[in-house]
Amino acid sequence: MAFFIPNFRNIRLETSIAGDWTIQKLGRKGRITMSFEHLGIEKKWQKYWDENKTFKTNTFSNKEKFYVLDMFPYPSGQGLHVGHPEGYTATDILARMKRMQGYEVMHPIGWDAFGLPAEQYAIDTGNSPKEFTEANIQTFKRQIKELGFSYDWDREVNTTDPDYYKWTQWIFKKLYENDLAYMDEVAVNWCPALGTVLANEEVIDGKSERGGHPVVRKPMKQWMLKITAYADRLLTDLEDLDWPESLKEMQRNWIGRSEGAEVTFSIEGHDETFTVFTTRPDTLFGATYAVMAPEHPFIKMITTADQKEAVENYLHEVQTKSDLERTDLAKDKTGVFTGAYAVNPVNGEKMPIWVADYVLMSYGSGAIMAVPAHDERDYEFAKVFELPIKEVVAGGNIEEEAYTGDGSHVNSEFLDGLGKDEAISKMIDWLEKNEKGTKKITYRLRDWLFARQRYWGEPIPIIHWEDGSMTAVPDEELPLELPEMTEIKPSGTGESPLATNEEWVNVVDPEMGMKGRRETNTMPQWAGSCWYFLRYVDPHNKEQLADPKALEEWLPIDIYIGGAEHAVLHLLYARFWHKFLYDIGVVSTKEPFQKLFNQGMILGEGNEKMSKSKGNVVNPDDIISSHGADTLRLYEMFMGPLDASVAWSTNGLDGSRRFLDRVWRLYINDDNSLTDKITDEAATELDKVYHETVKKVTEDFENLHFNTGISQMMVFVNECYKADSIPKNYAEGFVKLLSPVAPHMCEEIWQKLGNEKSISYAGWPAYDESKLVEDEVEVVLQVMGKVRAKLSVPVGTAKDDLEKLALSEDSVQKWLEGKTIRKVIVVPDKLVNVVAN
RNA sequence: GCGGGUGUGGCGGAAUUGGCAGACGCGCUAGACUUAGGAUCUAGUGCCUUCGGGCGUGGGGGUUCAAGUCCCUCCACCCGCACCA
Repeated sequence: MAFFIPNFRNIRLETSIAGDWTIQKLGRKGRITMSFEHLGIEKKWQKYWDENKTFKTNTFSNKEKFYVLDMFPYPSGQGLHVGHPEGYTATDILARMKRMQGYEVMHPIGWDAFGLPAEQYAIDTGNSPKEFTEANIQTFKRQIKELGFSYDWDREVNTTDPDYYKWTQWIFKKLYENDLAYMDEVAVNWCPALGTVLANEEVIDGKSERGGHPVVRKPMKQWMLKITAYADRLLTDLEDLDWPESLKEMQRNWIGRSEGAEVTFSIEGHDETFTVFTTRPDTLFGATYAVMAPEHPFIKMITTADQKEAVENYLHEVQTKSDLERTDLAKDKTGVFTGAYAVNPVNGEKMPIWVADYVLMSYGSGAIMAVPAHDERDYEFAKVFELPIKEVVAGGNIEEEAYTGDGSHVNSEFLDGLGKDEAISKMIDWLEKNEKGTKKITYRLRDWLFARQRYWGEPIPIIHWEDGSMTAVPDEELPLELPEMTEIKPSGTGESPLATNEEWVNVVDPEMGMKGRRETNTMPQWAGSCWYFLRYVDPHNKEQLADPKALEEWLPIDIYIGGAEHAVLHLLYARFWHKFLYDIGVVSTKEPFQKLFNQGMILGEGNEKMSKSKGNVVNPDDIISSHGADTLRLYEMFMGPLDASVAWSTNGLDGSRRFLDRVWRLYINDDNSLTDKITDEAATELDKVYHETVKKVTEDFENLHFNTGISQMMVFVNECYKADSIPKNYAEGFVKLLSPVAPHMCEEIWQKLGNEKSISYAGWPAYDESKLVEDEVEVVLQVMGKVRAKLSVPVGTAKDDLEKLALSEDSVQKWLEGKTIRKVIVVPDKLVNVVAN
């Protein structure tokens, strides 16, 4: 055979025609040795697992349950990138190990398939988003299967399947019935180019996240979910979760609980009062002015005639600024006096009311009492506009800067002399007694805007009647299916394309004959991903979302692995829905994800994020054909700790392949027979390293320390090469340990070792603690903390004996010449340190 | 600015309770086998060195018989939030 095969480097390849052709046809520039022919082996076992449904989960078995979950993938048109297999391999290793340890493992996958890209594609090309999505799913599915993940494919779910979104709609109805879904007129991010409203998180730097189109503010009637009703529980229940601390902190900040007081101020010459929220009610005597947000409804009413022009100019100026500009350019404080005065409830002093955009309408009540002496923002503002600064807490220098620390109160009548905490509670008592205010907890978290003006999403099951009332679609009419539409274009009015589908949108009540119109908004993409992990447990249930008995068996999820990009939104929304479902008795746990882990990112070779524009994207398909899925899995786990972001390295990938080749050659000869190194003898030279390896790999995998577990397996293989023979039970034990990482190759070796059944349910190896200790141990001899000699002694040598042995050692004596021994520290089985001078 | 995190060879990274820094892999050097090698095998590989040894975990200081690990301080980088009253 005379092909030119790039990087061809094993003469024996030429004799294997089948191998040549595969490699030749794929044209990969991989480094293939004939010893381990991955293409054939991987296909063979993927077919075997599929045909035998090897990884089918028995919902109600007697085994202990283990639920391993991957984050719900969005099947994009680009297919898988090398970042996907990192998290998926980690969960797959756990799933495979747990199965071998005798657990009943739930390890499912599915598709979060609604979303803007499919709709954009449909608009751009006139094709159906459904077909496009279906094709993308097929690509993802093929790629995932080629990586050898042990999913139970009978549990595959798809958010765009009416049998699935029937229950998404059902949950929405329940939220609606429990007053947690409501309609409100809110200023939303209207993107004219996309013809849709975007959530805050979809707007980046004033442009749409997808497409980078400009975004403007526009008031619109929207569906909202009252997540704020759960703010406190979402916060406190974080405590018991085994999640990364940084992530919990992000959620805490997002929820942003702050404790303080609401204080009511009257306005001079008006009957109306306004309230402010403050975390420092103790500084009320130091409040010298008040500020309202530009959107505050009272501004028009209270502005005096001579300030009218100035205020209107200011409001206009602010309106034309985007949110970004308002916050970003906020280095310099701006604002205008309204001409009106508030009355400080505690001392009756007049406080000018200003308008300024450093106060946000969306937080608290949209108005503040300004205490410039003890708040940095107020201080800065007061300096700019020369407003009075009155010290009420001693300890700082208010000539220089605001003092926000603790201290003794001054100029504060009944608070004088008190510290911060005492003063706060005393002031709250006073406010409550005099009906001027009350204790109050405020959250930064806002209600969830739960509507998108799009076609490709779950229809919201609500009908608006001509009499102005609205009702939910009856349960027996669910799912309310998304109608097939030949043309999907934004209506242009801000409504979704569904508004143009007369047949679908118009309804008549069969009994009363009243006319109505269906809700044309659809749900945001987050909806389907809020509960998918529940459906996996009972995916074909026609009567309910899932059998409560099955949910009880499997929840909470034992381990959930995915990227940190979902740290806040997805995880908070899913927790919210889960708590709601708990309240209405659907699920029996308060939290869905007991343990969560964020995998790091895989960067391009230049240590930059992989992106098409940089041309540094690595395609898993290429690696699977050149090096094999097992190599890719092994490499991604060996690169570094799972949570680190590490750059891709082709050399490192080659190294992983080399290790698998070394393992293969340890067991299998070129003629495919077993090597004669594997014997039935009970050799002892590998005892210690074998048992160490079993122990370390088991513990490391359990703790997601795959890189160190793999390195221990490399140590074992190196020792095996040095040994004369390998006892068969060690040889088998090692293949089992490696099988979660490199399942195809290990199945093949397992079979060649004479086993008929799949390795997937072979018992996980156990280790013998007694084999880990040796009779002799090396003790380090130090003089003044520096290692000068080493000594081999029997384990458990007494302290005194060890000290004598150490001091009689020549190499130690040499360092003690002319010195007096002050102290000898002996740590048995570890070291002796002689202190001398 | 605030909150969280990370700094260890040429590179990715290992190091129980403070107890031999650099496991394992990559890369590199030399050798062996070879028509050939980006295969395989063997040996070596933190830095400096007058070959005695000295110095080394971002910088400086401290605690200790002993510090990558504990404390103080400074610096750099990454992530999140960004006027949240």
